[in-house]
Amino acid sequence: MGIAERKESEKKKMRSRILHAAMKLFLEKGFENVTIRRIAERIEYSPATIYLYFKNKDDILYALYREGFEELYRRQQAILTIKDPLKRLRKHGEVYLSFALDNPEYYDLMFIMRGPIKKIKENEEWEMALRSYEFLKENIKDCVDTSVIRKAKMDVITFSLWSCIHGVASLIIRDRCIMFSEEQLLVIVEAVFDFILNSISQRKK
Amino acid sequence: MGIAERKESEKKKMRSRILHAAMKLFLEKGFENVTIRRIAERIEYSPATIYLYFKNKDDILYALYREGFEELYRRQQAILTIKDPLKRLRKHGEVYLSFALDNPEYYDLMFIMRGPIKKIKENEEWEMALRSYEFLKENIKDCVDTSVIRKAKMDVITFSLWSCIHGVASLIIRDRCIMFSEEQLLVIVEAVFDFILNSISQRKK
Amino acid sequence: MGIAERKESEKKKMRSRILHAAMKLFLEKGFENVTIRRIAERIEYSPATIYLYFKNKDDILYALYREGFEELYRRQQAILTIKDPLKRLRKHGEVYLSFALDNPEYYDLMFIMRGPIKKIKENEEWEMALRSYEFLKENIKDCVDTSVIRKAKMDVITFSLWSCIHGVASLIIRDRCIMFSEEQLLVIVEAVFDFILNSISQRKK
Amino acid sequence: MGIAERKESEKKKMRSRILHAAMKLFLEKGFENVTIRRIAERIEYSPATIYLYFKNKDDILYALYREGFEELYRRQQAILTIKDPLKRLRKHGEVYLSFALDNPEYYDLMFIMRGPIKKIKENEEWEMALRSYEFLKENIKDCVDTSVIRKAKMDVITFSLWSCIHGVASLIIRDRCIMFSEEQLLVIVEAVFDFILNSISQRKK
DNA sequence: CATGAATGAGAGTTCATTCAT
DNA sequence: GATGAATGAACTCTCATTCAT
Repeated sequence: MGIAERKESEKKKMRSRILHAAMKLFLEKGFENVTIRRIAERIEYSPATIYLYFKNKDDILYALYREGFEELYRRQQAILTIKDPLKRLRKHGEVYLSFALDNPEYYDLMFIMRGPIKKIKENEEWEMALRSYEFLKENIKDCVDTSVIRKAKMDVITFSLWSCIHGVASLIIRDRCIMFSEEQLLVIVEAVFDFILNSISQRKK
Repeated sequence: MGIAERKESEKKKMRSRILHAAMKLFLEKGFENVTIRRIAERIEYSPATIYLYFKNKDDILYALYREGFEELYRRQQAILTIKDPLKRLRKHGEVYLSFALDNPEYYDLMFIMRGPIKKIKENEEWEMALRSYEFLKENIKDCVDTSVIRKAKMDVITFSLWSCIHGVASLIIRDRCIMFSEEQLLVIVEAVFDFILNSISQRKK
Repeated sequence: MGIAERKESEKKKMRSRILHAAMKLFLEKGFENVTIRRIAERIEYSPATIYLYFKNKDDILYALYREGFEELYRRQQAILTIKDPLKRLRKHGEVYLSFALDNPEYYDLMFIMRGPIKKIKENEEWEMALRSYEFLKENIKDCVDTSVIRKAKMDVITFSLWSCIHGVASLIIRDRCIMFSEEQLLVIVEAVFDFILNSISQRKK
Repeated sequence: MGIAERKESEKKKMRSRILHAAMKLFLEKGFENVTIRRIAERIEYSPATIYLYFKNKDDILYALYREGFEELYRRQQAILTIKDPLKRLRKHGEVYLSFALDNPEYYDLMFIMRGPIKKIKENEEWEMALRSYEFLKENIKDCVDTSVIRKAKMDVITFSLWSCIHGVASLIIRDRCIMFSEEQLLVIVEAVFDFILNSISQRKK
């Protein structure tokens, strides 16, 4: 029993080592640099070994994709402690962006990269992405219900805010914010939050 | 001189033929299917010939990148005929999004893809991107100056709006709007425009 | 001793399970899809276990090869009940061809495939093939002795008839009878038997 | 013009060098030893070069397959000078067997190997095999028409004789004639010809 | 007895790029 | 100016086999 357990855990550890190596490669040079050979090199195993833990390359990407959404959702949950809907919404945005900037490779895989999406679409594995989207919508609903933000169709507001913050995240991750220095960027991002939330908010004014 | 000129112009023609072929491949088969050989096949020259007109593959991508920004800027100019700053801003957004959706491959190259950016950063070739950014900022400035939209630092508003619309464009282009059908999407995008502009607008309601 | 015996018999059982699985794979997916891993999967053991019972893959093929000859010989024996030598010879041919077409993979291994033969030649393990050949020769000898078929050197007649029927079998098994439909083929094969036996027969017509 | 011609001929030479190397590999170790890499090694070029002359590995096999049938047909034609139908038939057999034994790799590819047949079947490229078969049938028809051999349906006689000689060829090529030494074999094969032809012949007697 | 883990070797194929002509 | 010929380096993936446990 103890043995079986240890074996199990070692298997998991190895899988996660592979995933970790794959992620680092992503980070360093982007998608096309993630090759089975290079992953193998990184973890100092042979390429064939990888196939003991993953069916193929897509399988690795897909595992990372899932991991990413798990982590995002975990972080999203953290906001539930906040009672005030608008504050909660703001925190939601902060949490989302932190996730993106803390894990740019994951975010890239989840919301930017082309490759993996095809497979996922074929398998119709959308629940994870939808779960996060619905969670955001729920939060926004609370804001609308309590009249703290401007009224509009739920999906319109949700998609607006998601687009806005995804825009920020993806412009940063894909290095398109060349008009700002890194320090400036942080300040501006903060200010963007304020600007958008103030704009849609209806409180006092 | 007549000879030199003709040579020059022929060189240009050939370069543009290559770029055209490359872009068509992009559109038809996506990034990873744009290979030097395939471009050569399209224009009915040998692969080696390509190298007489472009240093390497990145060079081709970079030229397309520039072309993309030329076209975007050209489209942006079209809004100058509109006098009302807010209407002009709205049109600006529409023009930007149309460009993205009409030319998803260009847009991808310009604002999403990783590959080309490296070279561009090395060469510090930012003017084209900046020009478009500044043009947007100018438009927004008119709105702020005439008090039609909420006040804030120029870069904050500019980056906010750019992020928002880039978010919409890139989520669509990279196929992440799985929660909506294609028809729904069009309606929602329109509504997003309204929602955002109404939110930041200060005109008497 | 009882223990030793049981061990022995269990060893045999396992070997035969492996062989059985290997043969089924042969049948289902053809030679190149018989892999150690797949055999192991079938019997629900690990690949490494196979090597406790067989030295290597060739060893498995060789065992199947032997099994094939056992079965062929068993079938050949069945004709001994027939008294009339010519009828017996005809039955012999039918039995041989039935074996080939009922067990194309065995037949392939025994008389067509290249792989296993090398090992067998090295080990000079010919008795099984020879036994069947001699059995046929004996049958033919009866025909010659009783003057029911044309005289010639025993090995000449034997090799002639063997070649002829092996030709039929191997052309069918390796899919070279494209000039006939499957139904036609059955009829023609029957007619070939008649034609050849009538030709070599000397019985008053 | 001279240049274009030379280029053309050099291209052909290279193709034939590749085919030749492939054939030798076949001969030495059988089908599974023919790999692109090994062919490349043999001709002292890089693997990638092979792909300049052949689309893929199947293409090489298919070219060899065609070459084989061309050569066989060429040899078959040589018998047309013989007037006497029975002598011509005998020569036909000799020519067929010589082809098989002079070019065992070709023969193997054409009439024994499994791999290439699939592709050929898909493309329904049977004409070449049929042409040779029909040629034999024509020869046999002459024998039947002139009553020099026993009557039977044309396809039955043709398939009988083809099977018989293919049996001989394939048993030799695939090394199943272990009961005879090499010298014995030659004598016996000759005698098999006599035996079969005498059997089906109706002349005098 | 059984196996999980590992691997070296190798498969077919594609690519951007170079260079002599 | 144009190219045919060539290649090194890389890709994903599979296989038979070994060995410590």
